[in-house]
Amino acid sequence: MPESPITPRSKDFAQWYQDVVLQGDMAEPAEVVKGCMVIKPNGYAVWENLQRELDGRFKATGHQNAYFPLLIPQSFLRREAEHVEGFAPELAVVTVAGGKELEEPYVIRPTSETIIGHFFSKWIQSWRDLPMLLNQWANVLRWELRTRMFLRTTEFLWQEGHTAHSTHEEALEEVLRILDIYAEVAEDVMAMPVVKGVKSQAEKFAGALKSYSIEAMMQNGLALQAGTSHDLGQNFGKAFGVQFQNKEGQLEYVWQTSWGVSTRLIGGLIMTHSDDKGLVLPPRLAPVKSVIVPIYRKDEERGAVLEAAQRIAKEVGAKVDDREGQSPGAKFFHWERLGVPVVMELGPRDLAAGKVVLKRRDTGAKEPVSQDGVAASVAAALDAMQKGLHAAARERLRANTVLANSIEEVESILRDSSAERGGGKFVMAYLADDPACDARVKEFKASVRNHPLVDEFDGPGKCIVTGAPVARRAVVAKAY
RNA sequence: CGGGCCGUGGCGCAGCCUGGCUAGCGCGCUUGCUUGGGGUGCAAGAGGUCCCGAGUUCAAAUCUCGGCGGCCCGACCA
Repeated sequence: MPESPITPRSKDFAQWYQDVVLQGDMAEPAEVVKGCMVIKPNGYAVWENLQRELDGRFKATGHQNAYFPLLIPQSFLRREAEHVEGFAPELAVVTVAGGKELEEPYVIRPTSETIIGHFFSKWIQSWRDLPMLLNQWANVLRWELRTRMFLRTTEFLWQEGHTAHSTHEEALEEVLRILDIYAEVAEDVMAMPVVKGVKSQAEKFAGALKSYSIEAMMQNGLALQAGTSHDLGQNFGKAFGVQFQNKEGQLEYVWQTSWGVSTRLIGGLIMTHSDDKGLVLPPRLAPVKSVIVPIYRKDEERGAVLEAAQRIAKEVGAKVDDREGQSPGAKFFHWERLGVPVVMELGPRDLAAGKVVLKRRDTGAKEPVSQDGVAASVAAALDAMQKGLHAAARERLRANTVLANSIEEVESILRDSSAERGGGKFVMAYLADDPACDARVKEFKASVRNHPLVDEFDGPGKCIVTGAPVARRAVVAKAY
């Protein structure tokens, strides 16, 4: 990949990304298992914070968590024709268990629509059973040809929501409600701007009527699908015989949805904010929000400084880096690499002045603040950083989106990879949802990411559009 | 699965072409002293199936063949 003109990286972006993941102590390749990775405590803590944000929103909208088996009878996948066709190439299949060849192999779930469809058929009889709103936090496995840490690993962690409704309208409401939740978490929590939209027919989930996605732009201008929400129609309802008796006593098939986000979000987070010095974590997701590095020379200084550091740390909820035998400089670099939003310096000079020096990870700006009210200063800095990261990322998205008036102009822009034209850009144009369009941009290794539901430059709004008209705005970009 | 690069203490690498000393270096780690406002310095130390297998040879990290694994670029995909 040629170095993108819109990123200041000195190194190749892929290499840079790898370095940040490793140096930020987020994860490492599993080595012993092809295409898998080990998520280390730093990375997992970010995932836990994301889980908490998402799960709270799911609960608040009436969803309940449940758990379904890892192994799925192979025949289940065959029940939905498009679904099996879409997933067959990347399935891992268990054929031997207990030392014997199995009569019917199991597949390790690549996603759980089929087994959940099976149970929906047992659990749903009446309109009174609907809507059924379930979510599962789980691992899934897809034998991808090419893997990249966090962005595409063979095994990954995710949440998958599965719901059943009595009408298509209600199902579609659910699909868009979830898409809004995803966008809200991406924007407000991750500080990662996204474009909400409907996928083209060529790009939709195998077995869905329509798929909706949030698409983010990484620092090199490549798109990243950060979450999907699917309108499954009655496809799985019919495949698994999920029927209910309506108020009129008629048997009907349910309308289903499914939706998910994965540990891929962490990859997106890194590629959105981090810099050459290492990880940059938005305050709302940072496991450690602030650290105090005490500075002292003599023993009597040491006592006074540490005492003050502990006091301030308690007040602001910071961590004190009181490791002996490490110079302050080494500690600054350490926390910088790990992406801690605010690092405070506290030495004899500050002590004498009643101050403490605050340093923000994103801007690198140092500011001495009074020890009285330091909690408020830190909170303000964290808040400013959260907003600053979001604003910077949103501006990058805006600045690197170009408009085109026709598919021909889209092609012309993609052909020209200069910074002003197609180099690391989102290209917006009115396009028909036609596989021919997908095929044409694919010539340039780009794809129709989605057809936006709201005007990207109006900021995050609620999804209001249902159904795709013949020609509508589309985002075309190269993607991970 | 195609093309390219690679596999040597925890990490990053040199050595391989042209086979031969006790397999080196940097970082990290341990111990002690020192230092401390952006990667202190010194000293001593621990740590190795040179990816695996077969072959050639008196002798293989090095040469040959086969495998496995990783990264980057493609195709596939969250």
